[in-house]
Amino acid sequence: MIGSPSQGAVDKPHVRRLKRYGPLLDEDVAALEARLGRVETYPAGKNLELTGSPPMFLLSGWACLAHSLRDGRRQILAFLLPGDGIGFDLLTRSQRSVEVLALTPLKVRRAQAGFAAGTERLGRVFAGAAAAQQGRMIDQMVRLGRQTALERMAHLLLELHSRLAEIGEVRGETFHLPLKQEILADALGLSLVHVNRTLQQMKRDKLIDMRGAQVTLLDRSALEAASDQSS
Amino acid sequence: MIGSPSQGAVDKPHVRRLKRYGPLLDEDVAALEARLGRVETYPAGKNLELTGSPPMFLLSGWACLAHSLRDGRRQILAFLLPGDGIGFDLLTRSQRSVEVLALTPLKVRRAQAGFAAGTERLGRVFAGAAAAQQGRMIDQMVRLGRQTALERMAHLLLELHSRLAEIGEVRGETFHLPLKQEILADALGLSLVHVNRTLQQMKRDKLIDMRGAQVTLLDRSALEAASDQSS
DNA sequence: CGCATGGTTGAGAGGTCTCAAGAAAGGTGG
DNA sequence: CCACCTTTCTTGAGACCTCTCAACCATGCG
Repeated sequence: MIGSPSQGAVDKPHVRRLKRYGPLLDEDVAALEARLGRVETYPAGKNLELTGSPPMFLLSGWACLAHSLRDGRRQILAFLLPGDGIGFDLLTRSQRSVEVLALTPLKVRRAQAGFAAGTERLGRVFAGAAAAQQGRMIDQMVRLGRQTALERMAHLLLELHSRLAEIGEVRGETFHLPLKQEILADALGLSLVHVNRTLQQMKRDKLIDMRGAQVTLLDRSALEAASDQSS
Repeated sequence: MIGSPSQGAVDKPHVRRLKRYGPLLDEDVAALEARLGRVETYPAGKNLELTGSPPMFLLSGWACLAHSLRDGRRQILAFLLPGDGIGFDLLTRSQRSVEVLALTPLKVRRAQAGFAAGTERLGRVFAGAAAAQQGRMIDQMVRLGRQTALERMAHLLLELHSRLAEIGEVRGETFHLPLKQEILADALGLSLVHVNRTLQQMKRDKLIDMRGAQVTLLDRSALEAASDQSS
């Protein structure tokens, strides 16, 4: 439908995502592509190495950043979706013991060692992407610190829907959520059991529908009211 | 004692803090100073404007970044201590409704409009400071999502002691904590009442001592064991 | 002295957790 | 195509951590 002669019918997910944060000309896209290596794949459950390795773009699949405590408790800090950069900003390459975990099979493209943005427009767009990532971390802190289980879940589902919509991975209010309840629990600071009960309740209350990994937001206004956040 | 001929006996707090993240020559310090305006002061409780205004250094006093929900719940995202930059990184100037709140009377120095790091060494040091800030945000997420009240408090007190030690504001294990329990509550995702009880218990257990706003870490190894975080 | 602010304490409610057991779903080999 | 095993989800019951409400105490200040 929307003709985009130079890049084929649809941009690749990382390009599509980056364009949310500012205009990119074909030359910018070309400069970026030239700096990226070939596609690598990882299986679900794989722990990606970040320290010392160049940054990369996530082409397909879901990953997360997580920090584990000695006794096994784990906190997921952020979800990484197709199109997201990994290791470009300070967050994802901080020296701390932050793991990058593949939640589904992944396709990534590593950048060259010594990667730099290249063009000025690319730099601005990268900064925008990093700022967006930071904003999501703020949302996460508010969820964890000041919201109830139902509010946290509602807010996270809305965030994921919105991010997936940016890369064309929603159908209306429906999207694929490839996360075990254990993962949701570690992201939301809840127990697995309580995540389950919270989802049950949201289904009973007709806020959402879940068939397998397909989630549908049935009552967006109620979800938004629940998730508050005033942002 | 330690002679530092070019800058007087002791560096200003922001210089001292920045030097934690890499070497700075006198010319770097001079370049930085040249870009900073004169000292401004704000009273405790004042809500500082960030949007659209240039970044600044906090010379003295404590501030915090916070996000409020519509119903009045508030989450404090980070504490800002003397020597910290405000608005240099993406975090502190994100477009979101993040407030900067003076917790004590403040002295700050604004940077010029269009501020840039200036020298390469300064740029590296600024990046290091931003990374440190991000690391603290990760700690905060882990606290909020996966730690108990006592663990959160222990971890925060250790963080504050360590940061204050960097700028010479500790005497051994003792430091000045100018925070109301209400503020601690909003930082730790707890109720004011529970913060009080948690502090009482830590005093009973001889983990800490508090006389007024003076806090002493009595049992560092127990505090570290409690705060876990394995980082 | 009286008020305002911040800290302390008690009691009961409620949200979330842990433990435990089953049910459902998905993959694999025969 | 089925039996079986593993993984994931679901549900119940009781414990526990933290919350809310409410009162009271301590301190500082005009």
